[in-house]
Amino acid sequence: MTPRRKARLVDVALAAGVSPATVSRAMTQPELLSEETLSRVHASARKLGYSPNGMARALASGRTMTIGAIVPTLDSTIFARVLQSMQSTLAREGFQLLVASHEMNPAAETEALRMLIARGVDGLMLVGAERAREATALLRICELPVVLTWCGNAEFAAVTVDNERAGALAAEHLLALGHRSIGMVVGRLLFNDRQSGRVAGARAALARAGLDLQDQLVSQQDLTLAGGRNGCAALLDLANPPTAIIGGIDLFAIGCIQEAQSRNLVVPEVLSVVGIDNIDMSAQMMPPLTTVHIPTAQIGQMAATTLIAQIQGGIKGEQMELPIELVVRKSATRRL
Amino acid sequence: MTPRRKARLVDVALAAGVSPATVSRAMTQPELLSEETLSRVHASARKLGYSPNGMARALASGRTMTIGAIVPTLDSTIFARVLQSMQSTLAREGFQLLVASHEMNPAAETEALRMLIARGVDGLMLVGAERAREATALLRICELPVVLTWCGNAEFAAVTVDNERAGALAAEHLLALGHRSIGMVVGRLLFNDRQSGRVAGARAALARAGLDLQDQLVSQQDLTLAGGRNGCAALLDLANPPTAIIGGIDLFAIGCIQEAQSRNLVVPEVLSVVGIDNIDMSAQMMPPLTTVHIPTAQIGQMAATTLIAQIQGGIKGEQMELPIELVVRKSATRRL
DNA sequence: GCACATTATGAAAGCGCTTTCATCCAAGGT
DNA sequence: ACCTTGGATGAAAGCGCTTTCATAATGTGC
Repeated sequence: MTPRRKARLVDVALAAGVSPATVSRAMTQPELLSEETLSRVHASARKLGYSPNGMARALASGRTMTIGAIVPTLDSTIFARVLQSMQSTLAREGFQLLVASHEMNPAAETEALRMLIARGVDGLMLVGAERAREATALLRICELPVVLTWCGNAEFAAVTVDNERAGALAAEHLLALGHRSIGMVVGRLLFNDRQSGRVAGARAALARAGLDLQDQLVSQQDLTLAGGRNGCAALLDLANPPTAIIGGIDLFAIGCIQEAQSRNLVVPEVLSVVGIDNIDMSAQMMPPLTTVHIPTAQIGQMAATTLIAQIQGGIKGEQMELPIELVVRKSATRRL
Repeated sequence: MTPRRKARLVDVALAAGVSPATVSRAMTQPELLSEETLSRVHASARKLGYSPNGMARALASGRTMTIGAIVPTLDSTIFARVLQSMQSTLAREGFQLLVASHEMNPAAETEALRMLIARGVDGLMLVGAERAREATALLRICELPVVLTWCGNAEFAAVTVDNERAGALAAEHLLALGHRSIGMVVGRLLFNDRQSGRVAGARAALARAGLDLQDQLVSQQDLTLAGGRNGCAALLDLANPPTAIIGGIDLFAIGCIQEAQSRNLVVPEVLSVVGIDNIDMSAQMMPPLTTVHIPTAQIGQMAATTLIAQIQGGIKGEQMELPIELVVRKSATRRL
């Protein structure tokens, strides 16, 4: 007689001389049992090497202890960090993170969403408020706790940051330094409300100063370092190149600095650069990057906390906006 | 009469006038049904907005279509990228990625492993071959398809890279340039066989040249950019500072360059630096970083492929070593 | 026209757990 | 002594799907 492939709950029950219900309770609500029974069950469980079957548990209870997160891409410091901090916060409460990425494709996001819901996640974290109509419909129908990040809307809980303000902060800093010709290198604006917001904020700030952010001064690029360099190159090659550039993400700003330096243009004297995000690398650059700090890790942590509260407390998730601030370093200076 | 919270398989069956078994087959093995029945089922399913319950499916079939991955940390270009490429490869076959991170803590890894197994993943991806005895025992017992990455061992399938050789390649390059005093900045060696291997390889290469890699020339740091700077600082502050430094990861090498530059030491003339990984940033540095290319994205892709083959083909996973190569750029030069 | 594949479908037994409801018993309250 | 209360446990009904196994219907070769 082979010792069954895997011990099940009934095996433990049999071994301990109690009913399956009791074993189940021992696992999830030990306070309901007498100490004596409890320890007997634990002993048998240990002896049999019992470990509960998550799927059966999920099916019977309707809870998977799993949170689904859909980010634009994993291959980005920003999202990696936010997931990292979510993950560690969730782990503390026994939740696991199921991640998916959509690579800036709304249809892929919708598909991922559908899969996560079918898999029975207990909650969802999404980036941004903008998405396919169908995806929003799914969110409404599934009635799962949801938290949007970076950008939100009134319908769902959200942990956001004022992207307009971030753009404005960057622009205002440059304006204060006397710059009048300011360019931006940003991600593709389609299906990316974070970047759109930052551009809008910068544009508004310029408008307040009586300036116009012309479209040709806004270069849309892939969210890579090379994108930053390309964008910078494009702006510098203009007939009237800007004297300062705002990177929609720090990575772009860093790319701009590198491109400028490779053209022997001194940053910040000849070209001032400001980023938005404040990633690790930014402080270490030569020159160190002036940027707008976005509390990325905190976004992840709060997103996780909010989700847990919604799941366990049954309370409606709230809107929460995290503060951002300009971090002045050395990559932007007074216009010569 | 409320229209049931959520359509189930039996609802579709009823609506289509067929048995539940038929609906089930329509979802998973359509080739078994007549076209007519199939379309009738599909119609009803669409009308009811039916979407199968993943947990029930998993419980009944024993397959979750989910792969678990445990990485040291998500907050690293390297692992983020490997997960990204795994994720997209897996998605093509309908698998999802469940990620966990252990933050360089063997106990945390074991715990994550336990959870993933309990959750019923269909396969596991782990980093490195070194882990808690208990974790290895779990892997053996669960009999799940497993793939190790970066470093492997004979027991499990693996997609590896020759870390010793990577270290050797970096060291040999510097030796060939005439350097005789070479330092290293590496991650904590405990529970990190990738870094250990790279140090061992470099040490062996130096030994072959009749040189000794003294422990004081190997600075262990946290895997951050700041770690790289600190390590560099520590080495440069030595009584006899090295003329060249190998970064155990590119991030360290970049940190070294930044630290050197902030001390007005010209790289590569005064200090040569070589990295290992070849991350995006490396090519964009000033000077561009000479490094050993590790095919990160490919590791992820192969890991996913191997896992899928094990799961679907039932074949035993194989060992596979991906080629690496030195990429000579401008951060290392002949010793003055 | 008959035995025999072959194909399309259904019936029903689970998968391993949770959870409601019922039961039993000891301890109080009157 | 009798009823009530509440704590500890058990019985049993699912959770929603997959998957054998059986059956009916159709076609095939002789």
